[in-house]
Amino acid sequence: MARWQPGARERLQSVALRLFAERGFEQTTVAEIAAAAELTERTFFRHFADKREVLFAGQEDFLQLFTDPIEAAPAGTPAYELVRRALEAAGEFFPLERRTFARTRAAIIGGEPALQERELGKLASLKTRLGELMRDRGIGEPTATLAAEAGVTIFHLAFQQWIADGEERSMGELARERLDAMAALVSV
Amino acid sequence: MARWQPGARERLQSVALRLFAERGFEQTTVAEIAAAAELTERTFFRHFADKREVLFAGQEDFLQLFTDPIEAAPAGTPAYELVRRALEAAGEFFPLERRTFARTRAAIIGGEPALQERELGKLASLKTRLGELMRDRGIGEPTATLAAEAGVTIFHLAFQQWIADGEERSMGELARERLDAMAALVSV
DNA sequence: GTCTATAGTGCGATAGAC
DNA sequence: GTCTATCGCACTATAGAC
Repeated sequence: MARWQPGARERLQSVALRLFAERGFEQTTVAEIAAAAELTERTFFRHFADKREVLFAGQEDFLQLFTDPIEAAPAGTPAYELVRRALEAAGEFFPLERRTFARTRAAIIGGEPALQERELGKLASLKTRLGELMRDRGIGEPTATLAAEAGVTIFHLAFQQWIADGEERSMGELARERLDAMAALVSV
Repeated sequence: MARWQPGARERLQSVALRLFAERGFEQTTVAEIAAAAELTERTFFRHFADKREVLFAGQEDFLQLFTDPIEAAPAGTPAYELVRRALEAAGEFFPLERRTFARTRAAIIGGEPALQERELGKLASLKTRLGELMRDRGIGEPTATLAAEAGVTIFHLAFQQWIADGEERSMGELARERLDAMAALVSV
């Protein structure tokens, strides 16, 4: 018999989400999360660099969502078209079933400035990675960085609307709407 | 004779900047900053909500830099033109003399993920405020939010280039370059 | 102004899997 | 034997409560 149960990381994450939703992020201690997952505080910090990270870890596939369609595009594809393709692909990764979970998680994050900061930090690394990818494809500066910033921003705004109260449209539809609004904004 | 020296807040800020530059942010304790400013730890936290905030407090005039030109614009001015005017005004607030200070501060922030997160948070509140201002002027969604996001992003990218090693162009010039790049990006 | 809870770190011990 | 996941304990600094 194993000395410890497998899936410690996932257990910590789901327990943390539940406790944060019930009592709030600040009102939940790491010790409580660890105890509820039948682990110790020390083990929590082995898996997550800090308390906030338990809500954000494990989103590596999320990154690929953007990079895959960009890498698959033919050489010479203009920056804006790369952004459009990445958003199109990202839109398909947010089916309606995920919306309830996403709303729970967003409610926790939205109520805590420290968690909002972390979310912005994650989006910033995504922007950095996409900018590098653009430059690797021969797109110059400042266009590469700007395209990456614009793409992630449009995704984020679409996502926030997607989880807004009463919103029923799909992620893809909302992303397209914001992409069009961006084009309209600068074409005065 | 005064029981305490005036300018406690400013003293804490300049002492903190110096110590952070010398030893690094994490390697400097709040107790050390307070002692060097001849104050107590408690006084530090009376002025700043947390350790990071000492590097960011006192930027209220920075907000007005963007809002003033937008409020001064005639009714019916399109969103993109409002952004252009705000950037134009912001450009004038960064004279060459500030560049050395800005570089020191940026070096501290750039070496510490926690400080980068706080900076992104500050920029996010600026985006929120500008979005409200746009909506107050009758600009609808998602254009208002998008314009605010684009404007602050362009400002931030221009600022980062302004403090880059060897860069000698003015803030206004760099902002215009990025604004043009944004227009070029979507006009495919 | 003082006290204390909690986050987060460093290092070592332990117990299995291989 | 090596490697890895967990635990135990001592410790510091932040930040908030009193």
